[in-house]
Parts: sequence; C-alpha cells; structure tokens
Amino acid sequence: MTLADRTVPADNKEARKGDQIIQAALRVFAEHGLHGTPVPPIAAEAGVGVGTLYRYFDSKEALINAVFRDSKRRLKERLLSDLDLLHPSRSLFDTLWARLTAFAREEPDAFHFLEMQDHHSYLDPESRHQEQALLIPLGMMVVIGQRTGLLNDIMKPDLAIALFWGAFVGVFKAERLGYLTLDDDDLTRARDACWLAIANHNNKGTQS
Amino acid sequence: MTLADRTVPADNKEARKGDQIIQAALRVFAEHGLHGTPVPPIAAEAGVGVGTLYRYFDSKEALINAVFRDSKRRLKERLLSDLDLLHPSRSLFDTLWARLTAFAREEPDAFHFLEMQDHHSYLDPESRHQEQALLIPLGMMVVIGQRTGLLNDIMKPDLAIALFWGAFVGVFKAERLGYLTLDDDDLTRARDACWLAIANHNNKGTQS
DNA sequence: AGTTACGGAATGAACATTCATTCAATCACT
DNA sequence: AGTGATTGAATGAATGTTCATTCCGTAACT
Repeated sequence: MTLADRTVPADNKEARKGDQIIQAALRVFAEHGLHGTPVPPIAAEAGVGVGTLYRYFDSKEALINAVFRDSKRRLKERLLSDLDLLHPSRSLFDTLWARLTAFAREEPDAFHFLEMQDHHSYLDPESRHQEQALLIPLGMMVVIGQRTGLLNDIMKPDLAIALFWGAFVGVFKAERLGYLTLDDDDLTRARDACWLAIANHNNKGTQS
Repeated sequence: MTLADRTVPADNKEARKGDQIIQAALRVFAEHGLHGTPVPPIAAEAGVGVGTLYRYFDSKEALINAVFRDSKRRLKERLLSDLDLLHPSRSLFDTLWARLTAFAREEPDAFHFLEMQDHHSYLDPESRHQEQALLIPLGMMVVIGQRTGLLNDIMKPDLAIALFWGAFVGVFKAERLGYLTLDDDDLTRARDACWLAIANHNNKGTQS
C-alpha cells in the first residue's frame, strides 16, 4: 500500500462531492435562475444536506462563482483545446462553430447559465479573470484574421466578436424560449450567415 | 363643467402615478434585476409609499408584467410606427436599425429589461401576446423580403430574425458590460455586417 | 362629514446561514 | 484481532434576516 493509495481516494471523494454540488447547482440555477433558487433545493438536488453544502462553499455567492468558473472552464476547454488560433481560416471558423453548437447542445445548462445576466454582480476577480482567458485568445484570432485579409477589418475585433457571439446566443436563446426549432441544416445556414457578416469579401487569398 | 372635466383629471392623476411607479420600477429592475429588487426600494424610487404601490398593482408580479408591457409597447411603437413593412428594402432595414439603436441609446433601461431572461416565467398571457405583436410583423416583413429576392431565403424567417436580433443585442450587451465602447461609426459598421448576413447576394433587383 | 388616497410600521412567510448532534471511519492500545 | 477512544464529515432543526404584502392612522379632497 503506497501513500497515494491512502490519500488519493479521500481527495477524490471530497472533489467528487464538491463537483456533485456544483453540477446540481448548475442544473437548478439554469432552471429557476440565480435569485430564484433557494439553497436547500440545491442541496436536495445534489443529494446532500444543507449543512454539507456549506462545508464545501462559504456562501451562496461562493457557490455561484464556483459554478460560473466551472462552466466557463469547460466552455473554454471544449472550444479552444488543440486549436491553433494563430492561423485563422474558414475551416477554423467552421470548427469553432461546430464546437460551440456541440457545447450548446450537450451542456445546455452551462450554456444558459453563462448567458444569464444576473450573475455579473456576484462575480469575484478570479471569475472575471476566467472570462478574459476565453476572450483574449479569440480577440487575437480576429486581429490576425483581419491582418491576413481573411476577415473584414471594418469592425474592430471586439465588435466583431460581440456581434458573432450575440448572433449565436440569440439563435439558441430563441430555440430555448420556443420561438424556433433548430435542425442541423438550420445551424449550418446560420453559421454561413455569420461568416458572411465577418468575412472579408474582397478576399483574394492571404497576403503578407 | 363637462363630464370630461371631472373625470379626466382624476384619471390622468391615477395614470400619472401608475406610470411613475412603472418607470421607477423599470429603473430599479434594470439595475438590480428582478428577484434582486425588493418592493420598498421601488416605492422609494417612485417617491410613494409601499402601500400606495399596492394600490396600483396587485402584486410584484403584476408590476413586472406592467413594466414589461409598457417597455414592449414603447419598443414596438418606436420601431414600427408609420413604417410600411410590406415593402422591405435596404433603406427600410437601415431605418429599422436606426430606430433600434435610438431605442437602445435613449431607453437603455427598457432595452435591458426586455432582454432579461428571468421575467419569462412571470409573464401573463396578455404580456405574451404583446410579444407576438412585435414579432409577427417582423416575420411577415422577412417573408416578403425573401420572396422579392431582397433577403436570402436559405434561413427560415424566424431563424433570420433570431440571428439578427441576437447580434444587435450582443453588441449593446457587450457595451453595457464594459467589453466595448460604441461610436456611431461602429454601429453603422455593425449594421452593414448584419445586412450581409441576411441579404440576398445574388440580388439583381426585385422580381415578380 | 364623508370618501378616497396615502404612507410606512407591522406581519408572517421564505430565505441564507449556523450549530449542536449523529455517525462512520480511523486510530491506539491490548 | 478485538475493544474503546478520537476525529471530522454529515445533517437538518433552529436562528436571525429579508422579503412581499397588509392594515390602519392620517391627510387630502369634495
């Protein structure tokens, strides 16, 4: 029996319970909103006592931050891992779109939670930093895309990102609220429309 | 003294106080969110007592619906009044964009409030109907635009609207959250980018 | 004088958080 | 190995706070 054999299971168990609570909280927050969900139902959803939840998180606010960071981290990983943002191309755009739709489809609660407006007043500096960790690489990618002539440079990068991100969110929000149903073709067409909005149409290929 | 002389002033006064409360509520809701704002601060902001507020609105929920309907109505009026949606054109699109930006700039609280997610569970049938009163004309306009070859018809109308609306909201949301500052040129460029996303690029002019 | 509008303290429900207690696991000693 | 002591995770009833709503005394108007 090694040292690891004794310590790791205990650590895992703690980590598991913390994660369990975070995931339960995400589910309940996504359904009822942040202010709309009391703490006890979160504990119930996680299958633990209320007191236990407070052993793992100092306050509801701390829990909200933990949920936010976890969701943001998962989005960032799914979106950017193993991707070379420094060489933008149409196919990179398509890949990013595909990963975004996969995230929205497979983790709808996380996607919805991240788009909620009302957690912004709760976020601590660490959570805001996490936010930047996703935006900055995307911003760099757009800058390079504009320099190489792939993307139009009439919009500043932050504006192009906000426009694209808003369009994407708007489409899924419409679906969630029942204004719309989306099949794969719809998403492909929406993707192409977004590309038209940000691509450089004088494009003769890349340039120095 | 006519009948009107007696009744109208009273009606006006009531209407004024009701409106006063609605406008105050809008301001506070926009700043602190729906669940985040207790009723007493709303009354204070309106300069009335809590009891008075409850003379004009049965409950917080009723007040939320009143605020929603009022904001939606103002948006609809500013957006659609005196406009012939049955003959879409690029200049009609530009007009709509200009009116939308004017609304977002001049009534930022109303614009923000309407985009909050968490009021959707509170809305009564009348409020939902108000929602439709804006969406249906826009949908018709897109259908006609597609038929006449002005807009591309690869996206279904609802999808095109969701995409456009999302992009617009995303841009202003980014500004509100401090990711961005928008001058008039930025907005014009964003407008043109949105147009690229939905316009028909094979366009040889209108057709029968 | 009577009626209606107003205000804000009072009320009770719902909430976030705490804490005394239970309980299972580990440890110390034989 | 068997027994008792110790630890700390888990719990949920109890606590104090905040909230939506009510109610009654006062003011304004007719």
